[in-house]
This record gives sequence, C-alpha cells and structure tokens, in this order.
Amino acid sequence: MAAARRYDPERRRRIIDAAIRVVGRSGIAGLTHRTVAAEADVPLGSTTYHFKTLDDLLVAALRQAGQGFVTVVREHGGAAAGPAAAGQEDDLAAELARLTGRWLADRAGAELEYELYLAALRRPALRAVAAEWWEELAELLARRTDPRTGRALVALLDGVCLHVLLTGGEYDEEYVRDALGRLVRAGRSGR
Amino acid sequence: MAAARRYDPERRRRIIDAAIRVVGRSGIAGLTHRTVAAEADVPLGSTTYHFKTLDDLLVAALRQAGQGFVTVVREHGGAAAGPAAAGQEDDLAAELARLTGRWLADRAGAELEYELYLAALRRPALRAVAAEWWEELAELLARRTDPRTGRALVALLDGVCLHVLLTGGEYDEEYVRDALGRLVRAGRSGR
DNA sequence: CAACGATATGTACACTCGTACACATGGGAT
DNA sequence: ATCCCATGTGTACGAGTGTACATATCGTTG
Repeated sequence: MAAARRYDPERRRRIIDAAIRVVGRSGIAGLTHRTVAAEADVPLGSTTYHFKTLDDLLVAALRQAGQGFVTVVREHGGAAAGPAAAGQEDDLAAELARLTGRWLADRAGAELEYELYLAALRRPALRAVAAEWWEELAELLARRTDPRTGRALVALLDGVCLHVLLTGGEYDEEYVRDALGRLVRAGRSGR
Repeated sequence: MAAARRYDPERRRRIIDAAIRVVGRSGIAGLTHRTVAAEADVPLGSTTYHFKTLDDLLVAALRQAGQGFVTVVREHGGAAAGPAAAGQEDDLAAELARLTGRWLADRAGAELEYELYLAALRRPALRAVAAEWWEELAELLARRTDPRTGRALVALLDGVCLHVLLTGGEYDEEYVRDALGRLVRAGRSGR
C-alpha cells in the first residue's frame, strides 16, 4: 500500500539544524558544504547529496528557522481574533510592542532569523519563503484590524526591528507602542 | 606650507566606483579584490594596497553609494523646513510616498543601496555608517514634524521598501501615503 | 642633487571551495 | 532470492581567494 517510501528525515533534518547553527555563528558567508558537514558530523558527500546547491540548503534553513516571530504573534494573539472593538486598539499596539521586545531580547536568534530573511534580497529562491511570512503576519494582524492596517503594522515593525538590529541600538518599547497605536487608531476612525 | 601631502583620490575613487558596480552586478558575495581590480582596470596589488581588507572597501562603498534616498529627501523636502502647519500633513505624506516611489523605480540602484545597508547586520564596521543615515533621515523628517514622528516615518518607510525589494512586489503609492499620513496626523493631534 | 617614503605593480603560496564521480550498502519490489 | 535504486561515503581536481612580499616608480623633503 502506498509504497511507503522510506522517508528518513533524520539525516536531512540534522543537516538543516547544523546549517542554522553555522549561520548563527558565522553568518551566511560562513555557510559552506564543508562547515555544515563538520557541524552536523556527517561526511561531505552527505550534504551535497541532500542539497545539491547551497541555495537549497538556505531555503530549508529559512523555512525552519524563520518561523520565530510569526509563531510568537500567532500563539499570543490568536486567541483574540475578530475585528478589534473600540478600546482594544491600545491593547493590540501594546501587545505587539511587548512581543517584539521579547523577541528582540534574544539578539542572536533575531539576527539569525533576519539574516536569512534579508538574504532574499539577492536570492530569488528565498523570496517566496520570505513573502509567505510577510503575508502570514499581515493576515494575522489584519484579523484584529483590517487588511490595510495589518500591512502597515508589519511594515512598521519590520522597520523598527531592522533599525534595532542594524544599528545595535536599544529597543524602546514605549515608543513602538505609540507608533503602532497611531496606525491602529487612525485605521479605526479615519478613512 | 602644511606639507601638502600628495593626495590623489583618483585611483582610490576609481576602485570604490568599481566596487559599487561589482556589488550592483554580482552582490556583495561577488566582491573580491580581483573582481574589483578587473572592473577598475588596475592591478590586483593596487586594491589590496588601498584597502587592506574587504570590509574597508565595503565601508567606503557604503559611504559613497548609500546617500541615495537621504539626498533625494533632502533636496526635495529641504525647502519646506520648520514644523508643519495644519494642512501640510498630507503634503508631507504624499511627498514622501512619491519620492519613495521614484527612488524605488530604479530597482537595481535601490537593491544595491539596500544590500550595502543591510550588510551592516553582520559587519560591525558598517553599523556606524548605516546608523548615520538613519539618524540623518530621521532628523530631516523630524524638522517637518517632531522627533518622535520622524523616527516612526523612517521605520515605516524602511519596512515598506524592504517589503517591496524582498518580495519583488509592486509599490503601492496610495497605500503608503495613507499609512504615512496616519503617523503624521496622529503626531499632530494626540500625544 | 640625493635620499626617503608613499604609491604602484606583479607574482607566488597556501588554503578553501563547489563539484564530480566511483564505489559501498541495504531495504523494497518483483 | 534477486535486482534495483535511493541513500551514503571518500577522494580528487580545477578554480578562485586573501595575503605576503620583492620590486619599481616618482614626488617630496632635506
């Protein structure tokens, strides 16, 4: 029945995990078949067999490691679905600002996730994956506001995180809450 | 008098220009002493003499090529300095949305500038330069609103550009104008 | 004029990389 | 039982890289 193809994700999975650790430690520039093989403790041929090109490996790594922020938002904000009632706006803004701060607290993890995300700029193969997350996050936030506001919130958060990670500055939760609140409030009242 | 040290920026400048072209064509991954030397039509030793490490070259390239958007905003928005009077908000939002669209129209140039900008994530040497621009743009916009709103505008614009460039999607000027307008308007009325 | 040091150039070395390829192995299908 | 093929492994090769260094050039300084 159904042939039951031997599907042993263990080896493949171990290679992907190793790739993520390598990127976290040395960046994408340090990602080679050999460094991954050493990290995963498998022979060189094994990595080239499972991932013909490094882009394939990057796609797999991005797909696995990049779920971070989306997952956080989905788990903590999923309960309160439906369009926000009046008075909830500030809650949403405050909640998002708090979750973002918590996510950014693990600087190494955030950097890793963002580096993979940003790599899509020059690697068309990654664009689809990056776009998926963006859409998913936007859709998640649109449920509590509206599509237009959802997109704006994602853009603002993206810009804020980029700023913090790029300049190495501090994350100012109160300021982010205020900025997010402006978008949400104007989305409810004005056009 | 003053020793008048021989300062001949021609060679150095030519190498930087070549580096920018190389990054634009092949990305940072394709930037090597040799590719730059070939592009600039100078011997290999010349590039290693002027820039001991590739990071030095990247810093110089970022400093020169990354002025794009800031310059656009300064030139087109510098005239109307001072805090915005009521009624000017939409003008500012509309103007920014328009300028951003024009800047993004040259996709290759925007990608180049952003790739150098984003490279700061993993290269501490570039962070100072990236931070400079961010601050400069924020300060520029703060002049027409207030510091807090200025920062929010930059973050939102950064997020929007990132989204467009990363996913390869279209730029929706009307939507950006609306989102920017929300930030500006709320900055004037509420806290 | 003579000496010096900044600038410029060419070459060579050690190293790492992606890739190809021949070969081993073991479970499923026939 | 036998074959087949996905999976796994080791090795080798050519290309490309950063770097070091010996040497050449030439404006500036003394």
